[in-house]
Amino acid sequence: MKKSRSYCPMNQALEVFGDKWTLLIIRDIMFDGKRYFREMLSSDEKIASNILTDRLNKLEEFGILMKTKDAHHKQKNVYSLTERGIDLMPVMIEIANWSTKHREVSEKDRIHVGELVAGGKKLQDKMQGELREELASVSKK
Amino acid sequence: MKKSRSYCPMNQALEVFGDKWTLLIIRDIMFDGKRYFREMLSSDEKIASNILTDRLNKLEEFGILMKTKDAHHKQKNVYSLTERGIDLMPVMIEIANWSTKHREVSEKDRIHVGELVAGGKKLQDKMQGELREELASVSKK
DNA sequence: TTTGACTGGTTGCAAAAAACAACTAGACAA
DNA sequence: TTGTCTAGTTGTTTTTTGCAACCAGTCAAA
Repeated sequence: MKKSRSYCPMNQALEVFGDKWTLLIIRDIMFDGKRYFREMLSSDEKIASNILTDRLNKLEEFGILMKTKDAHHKQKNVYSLTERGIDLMPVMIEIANWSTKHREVSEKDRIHVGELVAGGKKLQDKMQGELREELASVSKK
Repeated sequence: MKKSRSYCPMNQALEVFGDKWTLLIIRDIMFDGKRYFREMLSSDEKIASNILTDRLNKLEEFGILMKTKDAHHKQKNVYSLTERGIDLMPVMIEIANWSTKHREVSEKDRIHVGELVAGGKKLQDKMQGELREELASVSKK
């Protein structure tokens, strides 16, 4: 593993997701229910397949997601968030909330984020719970 | 201004701070009291001066910080967070909190983040209030 | 009034990362 | 066995980053 620039928490986080794509991939899995390579490839931002491959591998190395084989289609991989990834939800929501206040976002997303924030800790716990259940079900192969 | 890849809140945020340096600069101003170019240049992560120049300019364009002349030293610029930048504090704290749980961080920073999280909304409001006061004092030139 | 350190940068070049398009081998369903 | 879908790979171009040297204006002290 490469040596860190510093052991400041902010820098440690940026070494994981300090780029233009990583958090979009996590968003796809966390909020948009995407689980397969091709699904993520076809998001609005049009990530290139080599970049997607690279980031999925790095996220797996960092322990943020795990890759398992699909039960029904041998070639298909299922990407699931680990506990470490699920724990990024508060970060994701705060970022989204800031953007709806200070950046230009689509009306659909503004509403979506509004509901998420309005739902508070209770809704967040529920969503994290669902992701944890999913994680448990892929973990026990 | 360049056209956005998408109007998803996450993407809109990443177009502002989706890189390895921007949030470190904001950290320096928000939590470490740095206000001058040379101070930021000498942070632990050793940012290059051309990158720092570039990011400070972009952050000013995005309305996240403002540049004013120092009252006592004509050549010195004072960089202050605007409301939009101060509003990033919850994002910064959530990221730092995640890092202390899941990444290797220095003991000093672990304690610092612990206090910040323990202080809750009350402490955060106080810190944001102080930054707002500072903003007001540089705004009325 | 000259010296030397400090100010916010700029410039030029090399290296790394990202973007883009074309391509591939294995799996599956009809 | 044909065509489509799967997760990628490969090669090339473009963009971004990293690094070191440099610069002119400012200021304080001698």
